[in-house]
Amino acid sequence: MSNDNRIPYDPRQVEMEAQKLWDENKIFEVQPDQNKEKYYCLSMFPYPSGKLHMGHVRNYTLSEIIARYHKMRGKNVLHPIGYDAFGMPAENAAIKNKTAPAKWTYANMEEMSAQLKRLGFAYDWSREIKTCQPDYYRWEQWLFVRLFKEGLVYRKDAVVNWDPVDQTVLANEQVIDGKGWRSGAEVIRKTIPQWFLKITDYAEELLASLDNMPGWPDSVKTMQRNWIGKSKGLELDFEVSGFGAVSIYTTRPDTLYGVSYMAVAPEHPLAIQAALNNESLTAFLKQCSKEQSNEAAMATMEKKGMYSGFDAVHPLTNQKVPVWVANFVLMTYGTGAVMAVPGHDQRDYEFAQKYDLPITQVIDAEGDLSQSAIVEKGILINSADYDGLDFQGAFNAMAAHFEAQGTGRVQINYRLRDWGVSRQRYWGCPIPIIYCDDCGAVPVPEDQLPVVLPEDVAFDETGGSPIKKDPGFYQTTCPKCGKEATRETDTFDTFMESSWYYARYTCPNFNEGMLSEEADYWLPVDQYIGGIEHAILHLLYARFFHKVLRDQGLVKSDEPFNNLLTQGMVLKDGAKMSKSKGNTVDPQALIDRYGADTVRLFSMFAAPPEQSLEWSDEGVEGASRYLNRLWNQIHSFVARAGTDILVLPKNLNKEQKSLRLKVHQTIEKVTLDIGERHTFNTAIAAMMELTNALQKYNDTEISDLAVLQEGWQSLLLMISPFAPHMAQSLWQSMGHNDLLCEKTWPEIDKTALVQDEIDMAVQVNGKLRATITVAVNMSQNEVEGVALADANVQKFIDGKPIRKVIVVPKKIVNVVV
RNA sequence: GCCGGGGUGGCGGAAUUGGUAGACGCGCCGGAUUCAAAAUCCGGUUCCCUUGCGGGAGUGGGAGUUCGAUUCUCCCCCUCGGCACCA
Repeated sequence: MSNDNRIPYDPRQVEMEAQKLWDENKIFEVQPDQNKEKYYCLSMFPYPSGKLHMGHVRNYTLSEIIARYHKMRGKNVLHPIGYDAFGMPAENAAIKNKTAPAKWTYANMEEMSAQLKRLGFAYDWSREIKTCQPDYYRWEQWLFVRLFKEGLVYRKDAVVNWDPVDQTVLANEQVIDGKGWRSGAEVIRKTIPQWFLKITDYAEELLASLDNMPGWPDSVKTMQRNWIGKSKGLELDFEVSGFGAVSIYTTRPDTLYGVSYMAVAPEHPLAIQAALNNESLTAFLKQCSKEQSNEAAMATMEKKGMYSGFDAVHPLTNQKVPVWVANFVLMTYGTGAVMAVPGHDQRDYEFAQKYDLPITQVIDAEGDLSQSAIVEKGILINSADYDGLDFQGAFNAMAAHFEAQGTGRVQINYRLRDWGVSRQRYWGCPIPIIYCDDCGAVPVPEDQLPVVLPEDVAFDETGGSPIKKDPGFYQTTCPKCGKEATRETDTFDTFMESSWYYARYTCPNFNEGMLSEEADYWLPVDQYIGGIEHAILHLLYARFFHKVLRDQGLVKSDEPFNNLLTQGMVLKDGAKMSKSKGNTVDPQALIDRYGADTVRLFSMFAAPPEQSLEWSDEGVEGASRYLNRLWNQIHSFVARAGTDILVLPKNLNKEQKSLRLKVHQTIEKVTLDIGERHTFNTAIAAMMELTNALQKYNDTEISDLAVLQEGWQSLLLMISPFAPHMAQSLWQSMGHNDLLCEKTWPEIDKTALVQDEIDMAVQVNGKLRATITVAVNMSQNEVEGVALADANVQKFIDGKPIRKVIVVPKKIVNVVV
């Protein structure tokens, strides 16, 4: 193997040439083709935060490999890209740099597109979407108006974080330890009217469909099921003297005799009425309003409460039950009021102990009430007529009793809440509503859409939305009566844009409607890839939108994403890489130094896609070294073998057979790893092993070269999704003039996989003592004989009686003595 | 707190259906090549004992099922993601 006259590997040159070839041939631009099987491969589109970070590179390389692989399998592959361009960081940058959010966003998109192109990703750029453009978001407004008319949209009061100094609404992320991140002022809960989408109307279908989605990871489906949180319980009215009936919701009516108090949320009407003549309760409610309202804070904060002064009547015993106001009761779940059973609910138990409320046992189950609540279900005790019933029996009997009385009913509840889509921010899609003193909230008529967001704006220090202070934007006339009216100045949650972009990619330039007929050719997405952090919100909203689009007659399928691959986070110093944490790794420096192919290869080799990846710069070197070696090996092979196509000899010798076995075993493994398992790290490892085998092979005659040529060519085909530029260049060096990415995936030759002999492990009492080589067709008895004949095996049997011999064909023999 | 992941050599990871733990790569050690270096090539590399042959231990911790457990069950610890206005 001569290494003289080596052609040096120059990634920059090789990559430029390959990209030029692809561009000239427009090979990644696709149109519907009824004669080909379609394949829609999609990565979650990026927020244009500045430059690409390693999480992006990982995500896009994943979809890239899957897209190129399926193209080589003969499918019509759609692989689009775009930007989730609205969002808060643009406003922060605007305040910091005194530029308009639009300008900053467009500059970022330009920079990131250049980086994506430099990485050689096989996108159909003609379908690029930027969600901040009116020709995209107008259809979102259009859909909202449609849903408004159908009653799927409503307005109600909801809580926001209010910064009393900056006089502005803060995102949860902008509240740090209960204080505004800019002003440092103590943030308070404030209630303002906001728009909601009735996702709860679809709760049942969103839940039920999960049973029919085999292409999604179980973990994500479980998270979504738990998030939707369907439960069956009883809604019961407790009569409160001086107030009226208060409804509670419980999934454990069997514990009703154990109720020793009730608890209502601080925002509950009873709490508000009770506070009218009660100074300390007023102070308590005020204190509660300063507590963070997010669920994690609610769950971990100190449980506090105060007696409201009201008492309810127990619906079965007619005894007085005190009503407490408690900071841990959620106004947004159930009825905002709960019955408390300290004997059988741990949170109620701790609260009762703290405030010295009675704890009684009404369920007979394992546990010690002096230590903790007994939460297991069991037989009812101390429950009068209901004693002796089990959970289901008690549930049914109680339900029948209260339904007959008209004071209770069986109720299916969901933890899922309707989707609040109003944001009091500037850089988002304007909500197409006009407020008229006479006509109320009126949707903007279709022919007046889009409501365009003015882009030339300036921010002041407080971060308040410029359009809220811009009469040119909000002053308008009522579409119904023509009177002076005011435009809605809130914008949509950016999850709105990301809930349907996958569908718009199928017809991004369609001007006559939201989606064209092309949508049903491409949809649903065959493979969706993105961060696990989106397991619930984005993926649930997108599923909801798809069902809404279906019910609007815009798509025919029920679900948007057939297969989901959730990639793990790219971590740096143990935490999610994000601009706000300042722990990002800039892939550009790596591309400049090693080339795109190395960066792509390494990002796939470092870890399996679903696992989080702790980034380290070491190891990139290894990927680069591997590609260099491949480059040198193939050039050296061509120097020896030429570029003519060599014909495999009919009769292979032992070494040739063994090499072909390796080649076809690798094709089998890589095909499985890419196509089925999505374990690209092991696919690369297998290709490296094959490279080692081909490199070590000592060729002495022309037939050797034929076997090697088959091996190298197969390897180039298999590595081309990972390192497409180098693969293209080497493909040409091997004598081909065509585009490698349009070739078909290598075929497995089953005859090459046939083996005569295999290695088996021999254990004595479960410990490895020998390995033996046996003929494939040897019987179990013969294998046992060979195993027992081994000297080291005999040494450990040591004359002891053999109790049992287990032979697992082609794997292992275990001798038990 | 609740829901869902993860924990394997010095490091990233492999072991696909309960069957040889550590593939592949990084790093490190030794050698070849070189005036020298880089690059490249060859060999070694879980830990402990042993010149070697070989032996013992070992997959976060503890228990269990099994001829056999990284893999299954139970308990615990650590860690990451999500928790509805970050995207």
